Amino acid sequence: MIKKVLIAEDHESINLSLQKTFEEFGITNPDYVYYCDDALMRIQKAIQAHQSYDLLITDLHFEQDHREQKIADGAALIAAARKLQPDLKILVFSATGKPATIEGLLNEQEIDGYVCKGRNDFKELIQAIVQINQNQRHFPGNLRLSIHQKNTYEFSELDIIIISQLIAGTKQQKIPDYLKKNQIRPSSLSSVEKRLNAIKDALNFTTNEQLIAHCVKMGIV
Amino acid sequence: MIKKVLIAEDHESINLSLQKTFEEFGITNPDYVYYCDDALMRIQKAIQAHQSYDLLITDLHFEQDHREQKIADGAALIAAARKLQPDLKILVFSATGKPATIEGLLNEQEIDGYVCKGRNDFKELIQAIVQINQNQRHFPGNLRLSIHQKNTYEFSELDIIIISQLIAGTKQQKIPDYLKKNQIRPSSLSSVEKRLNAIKDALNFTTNEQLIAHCVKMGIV
DNA sequence: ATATTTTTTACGGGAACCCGTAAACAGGTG
DNA sequence: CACCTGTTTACGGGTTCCCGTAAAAAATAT
Repeated sequence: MIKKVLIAEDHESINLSLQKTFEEFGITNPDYVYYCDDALMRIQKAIQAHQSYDLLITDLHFEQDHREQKIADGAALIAAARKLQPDLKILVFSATGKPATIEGLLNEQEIDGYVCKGRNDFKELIQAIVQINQNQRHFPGNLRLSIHQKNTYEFSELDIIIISQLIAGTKQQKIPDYLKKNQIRPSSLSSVEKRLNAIKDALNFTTNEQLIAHCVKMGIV
Repeated sequence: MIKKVLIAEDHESINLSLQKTFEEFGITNPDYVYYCDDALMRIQKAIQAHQSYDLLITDLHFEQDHREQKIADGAALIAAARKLQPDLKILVFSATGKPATIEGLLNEQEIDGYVCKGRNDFKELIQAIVQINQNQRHFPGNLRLSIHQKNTYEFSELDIIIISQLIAGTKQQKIPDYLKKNQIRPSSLSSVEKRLNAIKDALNFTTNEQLIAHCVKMGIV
C-alpha cells in the first residue's frame, strides 16, 4: 500500500497542482521538492528514519538555475534513488515523450509507470497511482506504436556535438580538429562523415541542410 | 480592472492548478478551456452577451488529438481573438521560450505579457496579472537582451524560396531547375549563389548549415 | 539609336564534400 | 598466439559547392 509519496517537479505551477490535488484526495501525505538534490536527500533521510518513501513521482527535465545541483535531471535522480532504495516505486511524469528515453528507463531502471504531460494527464496520473498501488505498471498505450514510428532517431552524444558544430559554422573538415582538441573519440573525418550519413539515412534525408532544419525544428539542439 | 478571465491550456495538470489557485485568490471568476476553438467560441459568445473577457491567458503549444481543431496553436488563437476583440488583454503562459516567437507576438499582436513555465512560474504569473491589471506589460528580463541582438536582414521572396528548397533537400545545383519550372527570375545558379552569399555575409555566417539553423530558429520558414 | 549602369548569366579553377575501399586498431574467443 | 569481428582511420576519385571574372541581357539615361 502506498502511503508515503515524494514528488520532484521544478515547474511551480504543476507542483502546486499536484500538491492541491493530492491533499484533496487525502490519500497520502506527500512531500514536494523543486530540485533533484533535495529529492535524493529526502529519500536518504527517510530511510535513516525508517520511514522510507513508497512512491517517487518525478519529472525528467529540470531547468537549471543559480542553485548548483549534483543531480541534473530526472534520469540521474532515478538511478541514484534506485541505488539507495531498490524497492522504491517510481512514476515518471514528463512531457518529453521520446520513446527511446522511456524504454531505456523501463528496461534499465525498471520504473513503474510513465505518464505524459498533456490533455488528460491528471486523470491518467491518478489511474497510474491506483495501478502502481496494486503492484501493476502503467504506461501509455501509444508507447508501442511510437516506438515503431518512422522519423524517430535517437541522437547520440557525438551526433549532437557534430551537429552543434555544424550549426556553429565549423566546416565539416575542421570538426576532427575540434574533436581531438576535446578528446572525443572517434575523431577522424571519416567517422564524422559516417555519422552524418547514418543519421541522414535513418531519417530519409539527403542533404546537411535538411538535417540541420530538422534538428533545430525538433529542438534537439 | 480585470474581472473576467479566460484560460486556454491543454495540459490538465496545469489547467487544474490555475483553476484552484485562482479560485483560492478569489480575485476573478475565470473560465477554463482545453482547446483553442473552445476559447474563441467563449470569447465570441461573451462579446455577444455584452460580457466580454478582460484577460486571456493562453499557452502557445496545444497537443492535437482526436478532436479536430480549426485553430491549432496559441499564436493563431491570439490572432483570431485580437480580431474579434481588439482591447482584450492577452497573457501568454508557455514553455517555448524562443525569443523570436515572443518578439513576434509582442510586435504584431501586441500581447500584454509573457510568462515562461518554470521553477517560479506561478509567482511570476501572479505578478504579471497584477501588472497587466495596472495597464502595464510584463516580460521576462532576458528578453531585452535578445531584442538588442536582432540581426536585421530583410528576407526577400526569392531568399525564402531558395532556403525552403534547401530545407526540402534539393541540391543547390538543382534549384535553378526549380526556379525555371516555376517561372521565377532570376533563375541561374550564379544568382542563387549570389543570393546565399549576400545573406550569409549580412548575417556574418560562413556555412549553409548556420544559415538554415538561424532561419528555422527564427521562424522565417 | 547609342551609351551607361545594373542585373543576370556563363564559365573555370580550386576547395569542400560524398562515397567506396582498404589498411590499422581494438576487443573478445579458442 | 592466431583468429575472428567490429570499429576506427587513411586515402582517392568523382561530385558538388565556392568564388572570381567576364560576357550577355535588361533597364535607364543621354
